[in-house]
Amino acid sequence: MLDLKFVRNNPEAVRAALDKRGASISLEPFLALDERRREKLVEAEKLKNKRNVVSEEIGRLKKAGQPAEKMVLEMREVSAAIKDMDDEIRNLEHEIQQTLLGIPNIPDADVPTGHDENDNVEVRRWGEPPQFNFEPQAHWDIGEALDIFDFERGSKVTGARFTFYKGLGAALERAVINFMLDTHTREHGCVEVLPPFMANSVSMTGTGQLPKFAEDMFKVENTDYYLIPTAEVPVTNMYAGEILDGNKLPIYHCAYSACFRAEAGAAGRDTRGLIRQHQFNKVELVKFTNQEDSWEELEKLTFNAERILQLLGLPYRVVVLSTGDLGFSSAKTYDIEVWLPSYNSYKEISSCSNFADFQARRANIRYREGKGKPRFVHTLNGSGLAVGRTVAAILENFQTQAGTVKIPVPLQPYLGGLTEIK
RNA sequence: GGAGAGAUGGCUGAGCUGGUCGAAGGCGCGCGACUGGAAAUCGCGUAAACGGCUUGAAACCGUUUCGAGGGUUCGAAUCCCUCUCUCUCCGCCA
Repeated sequence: MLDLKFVRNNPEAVRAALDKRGASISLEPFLALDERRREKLVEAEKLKNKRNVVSEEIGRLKKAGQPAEKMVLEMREVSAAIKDMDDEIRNLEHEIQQTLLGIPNIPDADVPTGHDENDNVEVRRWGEPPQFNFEPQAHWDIGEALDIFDFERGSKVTGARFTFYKGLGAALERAVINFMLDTHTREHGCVEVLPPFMANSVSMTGTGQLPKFAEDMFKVENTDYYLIPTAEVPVTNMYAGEILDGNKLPIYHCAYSACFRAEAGAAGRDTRGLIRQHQFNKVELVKFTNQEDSWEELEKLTFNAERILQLLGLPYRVVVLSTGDLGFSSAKTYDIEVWLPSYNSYKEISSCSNFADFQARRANIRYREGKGKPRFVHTLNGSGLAVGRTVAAILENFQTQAGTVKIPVPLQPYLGGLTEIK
């Protein structure tokens, strides 16, 4: 959420930012509402002041045993008028709030302007895509041949985009999760969190999934709970409403969770394999920083995620998202894309974003330095990494002509020393 | 699921026979005094949001906030209703 005062005082800057994103939201009605609200507020506050002063006087008179009936009658009317005004103000505030919640974050100045993902800009590459002297298989074919995935039974038991991992497939997924968590806790100073896999609507609003993106989530019937689309939601909202000690920043968390996404609008895309599931595993990195350090921390966060791919020996590239591809809440995002032979291209495996104070304002997460006033923290997060896609990348990049898969050395201890799935 | 207790400022904890209560006391924190320095002690000060004024900020003025929402009243931390959460006991359960 943007700062109301900022929007009020810099409507041109906000409009320009929204234009860059290709999000056409008219600010006129919003500004008019804001104007009206402040007028009403001044009016109501004057009346309240009168009520307070006179009520005090009534108390004094009654104590002294003097009549105050006339004042009481007058105040009765004043109170009724206040009530009406408060109702009106409340309605205006609700409208303003709803509008504000629907406005996306302002992209950072060095985010490239563009329409969509085709305008994203590559910033670096690591590793070389493998050269095969045979026809490489897609991970769904490798996995089924090795009997480590069962897509059909997943569909039978639940539906499309649900999968059973089986045998060494399940063990590999578990090994990758543990390897990622251990790397982030031991090498990157993250405190591990295992969060709830459901979160309420307030939390979903805090991180920006609601109110605009309800259709992307699964809601639990007869409750206010949603299945989390990412651990970002519970972990960021951990500190909602709190004032953190500035000395404790930055806070680094990593968290494993299952993630649930309705994938509305993705029908027909990535229908095979592990790439796009309604339920998938992810290790998430979440940071809380002060307002000065968040840009540097975004770079570090991205390196933390890349580190996993480097240790596993998976080739990847990093792109900075253009304004047209940038997520709603983000000020700047790097996508890390891993090489997938079956796609013959790089495929997103991590998305690292600085939200600046956008989420913090929604979730009311602040910090205080010394005796200073509370300020909103900056929040960042990134996948570190999507586990299913990592497993897919391992299968495809490290497959052999015989249909087996070599296990990257750092994962072997997590699989009891296993070097190859055959 | 049944019965009960509770939710107050950064923390703890009074107030809860309605009217100088934004709220005592303590702790913590900040500044100062004392000291060679420190501890202890003493003094002073310590919430936030919104709005007005202002080029901006500060100061100042006003409003709101004692879990959330609603009600009674001229006036609510205090009375009533609903909800949420926490704790205790019982039952059930991985």
